[in-house]
Amino acid sequence: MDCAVKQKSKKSPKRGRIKRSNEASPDQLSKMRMRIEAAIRRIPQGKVSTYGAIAHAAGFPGAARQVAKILHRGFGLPWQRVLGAGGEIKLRGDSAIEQRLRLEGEGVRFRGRKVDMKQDEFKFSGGKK
DNA sequence: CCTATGACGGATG
DNA sequence: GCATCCGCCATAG
Repeated sequence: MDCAVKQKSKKSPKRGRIKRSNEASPDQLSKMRMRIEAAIRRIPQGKVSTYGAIAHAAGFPGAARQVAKILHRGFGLPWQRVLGAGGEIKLRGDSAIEQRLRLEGEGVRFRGRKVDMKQDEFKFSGGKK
């Protein structure tokens, strides 16, 4: 989904969201990052989760993109346990293979090119606080 | 303030 | 299953 590229042909450039200069202090922004990171770290070994699930569990429904960004940037996070919707890997060639091998090493079962979510999808207890 | 972009998700054909 | 499009949100320029 090269959404970005396709979105170029977006017919409605209207964004019902103005006023972005009123951003809060830096500590407030890092709040989201820490929340998401905490959720990711909650994932036990041998289990996986999706961007949307993590974002929702962190308290940011629809912020799946931010989860991905943080995952790519933040080190020390079990990025390999984070998959896309349906348990599909949304990574590039090398990383995708690396992630798959790593997950398999943790005991995650793969079904074709996707993960067996029915068995290895981790459910956040309580999700939000 | 606007435009472009990204390890996304979901709907539609 | 693949191709397109729309929606959502944050960051960078």
